[in-house]
Amino acid sequence: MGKILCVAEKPSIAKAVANHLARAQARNVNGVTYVKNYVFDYNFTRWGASNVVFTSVLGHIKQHEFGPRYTSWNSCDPSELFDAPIVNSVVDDKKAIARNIEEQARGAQALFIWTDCDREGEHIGTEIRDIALRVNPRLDVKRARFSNIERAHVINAATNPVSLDEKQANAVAARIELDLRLGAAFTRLQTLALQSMISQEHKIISYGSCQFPTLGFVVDRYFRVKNFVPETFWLLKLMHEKNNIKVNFNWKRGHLFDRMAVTIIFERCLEAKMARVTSMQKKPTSKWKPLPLTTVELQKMGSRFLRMDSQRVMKVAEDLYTKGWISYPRTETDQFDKGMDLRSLVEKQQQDASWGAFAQNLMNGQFRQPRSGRHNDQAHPPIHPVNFVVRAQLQNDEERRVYEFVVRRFLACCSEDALGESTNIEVEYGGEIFRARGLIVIQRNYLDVYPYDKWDSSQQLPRFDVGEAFAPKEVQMTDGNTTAPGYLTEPELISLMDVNGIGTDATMAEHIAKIKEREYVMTRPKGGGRAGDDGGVRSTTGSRGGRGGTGRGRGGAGSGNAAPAAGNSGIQEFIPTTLGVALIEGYDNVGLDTSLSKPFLRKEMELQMRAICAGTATRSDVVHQNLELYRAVFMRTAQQMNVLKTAIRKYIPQANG
DNA sequence: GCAAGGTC
Repeated sequence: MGKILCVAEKPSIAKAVANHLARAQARNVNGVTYVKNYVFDYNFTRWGASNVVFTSVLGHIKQHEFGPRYTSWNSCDPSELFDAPIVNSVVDDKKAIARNIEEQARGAQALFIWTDCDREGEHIGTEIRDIALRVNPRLDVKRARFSNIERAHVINAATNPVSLDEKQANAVAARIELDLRLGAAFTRLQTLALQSMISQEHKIISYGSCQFPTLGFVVDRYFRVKNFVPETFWLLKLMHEKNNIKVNFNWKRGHLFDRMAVTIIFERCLEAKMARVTSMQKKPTSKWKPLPLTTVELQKMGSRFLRMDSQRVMKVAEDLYTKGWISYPRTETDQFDKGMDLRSLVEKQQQDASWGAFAQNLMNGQFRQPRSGRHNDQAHPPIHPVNFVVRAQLQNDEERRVYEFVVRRFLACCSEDALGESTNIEVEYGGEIFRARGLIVIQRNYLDVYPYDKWDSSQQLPRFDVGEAFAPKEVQMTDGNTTAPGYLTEPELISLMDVNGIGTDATMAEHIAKIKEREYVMTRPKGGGRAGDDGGVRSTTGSRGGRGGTGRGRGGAGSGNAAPAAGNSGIQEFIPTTLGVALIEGYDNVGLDTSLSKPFLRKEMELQMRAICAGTATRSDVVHQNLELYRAVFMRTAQQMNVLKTAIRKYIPQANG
């Protein structure tokens, strides 16, 4: 029998797949803690009956560094890093893993790669292939195409091997090279030129294609808060009492910024005296159950409801995953595969003291197939509980909170939308339309297991009939002011990063932590302070019209960003430090077409990576084109370093130099 | 002493 070497991206996949294919024996690998070799026999369609060794790596194996002549910061001008040779080598603590692959590849007939089916997975696949081919050039190299680790799906993937997608791997290679060259060049440039101004210690002033846009979002919001100018608006309110129930009607126009116009309308209403019901509609309504859980959503909910920042939530989720309680926590997928046996997962939760009864109801006929979102990373299912664990068995309260959230979210996905009845009443009064809305929740359904959503009945509205006329009990003209938006919160920051393609689900939390570590931003509990004691930034001017926003543009009052609650929510808000503001403003003032603080560059990069995958661009096209673009930005920045220094002096008056 | 991306 021939020997087939299978290699997955991580130990959990190797274990799961091996056990689906056969009763595999686990063998330890010398010098590696997590990686195991699973040994078994299997009859492949392509290779026939074979001895199989199923092992894995741990993500990327290779690292990319500048050659030794360039590693010292004073060895060269940072601009040379645009062309300096890059050396690839096996990461030190992955040497034993590489050795294992070499040993197993020597006697093998084929290499069957089982890395995740995403771009990075494709690139990791080529790393594995290169290591294996060096010791055994005659290997038949194939990869498995799979999007979850359900048995039937895995067996199908084993039966239909495909080729590695060189294009996807090339797209990643381009990203790696550009991130390294640009990150290192700009970081050295900034640090060497500005470090002595802000600190005596050797602090790094780093640039990264994800760090800077992340900082840019924080600074952008900061200036919107600072430059906010409240505007006064006027509106009409109508109140009527019927059957001893007070009904408040809202003006269909919302509010206007023109006092005279509102006054005229108001007088017209008063003259009309009588209001007339033009429409009274009762209709069934529903509140949709949540979508299956993705990483980004987990991180947002963590900040909002679990009192943990995104990095903490991910750490806890990873622990729960390694212990076997929840599925893989890094996923973009918000749809469950049709073939997945969700009922058996619900069944396991029946024994819980808090949500067990709800799970039982689902088992007794209330189960509904989850909604499907529009994302699928083709590698992992949505985050869900895989096993039941009693609370006492979990390490600490954080683990309990995250596990509970994952379970409740999952059970909510498997139940029915909440149902209610909405009532809309419209009245015409002096030519204007006023509306009252009521809601009665009829069946809470998923809400019973998912307290993170709120949907409550309003007061019962009295009965009105179309055509009915009444003299309103009260009509008022009032005014109000638009309110400033709040500082950026973590869930908002994560959303911005997500929609702008800054970082991946697995790395967004790291970028946020990084800009804190670099002291570009700081956090504090939301509502913890008023303007004036807002931490880092001491002085600002109103000169940033482009970034500023006024209430009118954003929809004015009631824009949802009203003053924060009393600071007991546990939500953190992000405020840039003087250094963070100075860097962003400094770069903006350098007068580049392509500001480094804006997310466009990263977006552009994503598009170019897709072009490589689609075959409409090549790796070297993309690398060279970007290097030329950024080389110009770099040269201009170096020339205009005084502009950056001026910005630093402006915000950090005590700066040296 | 630099980046971002995997994963433990």
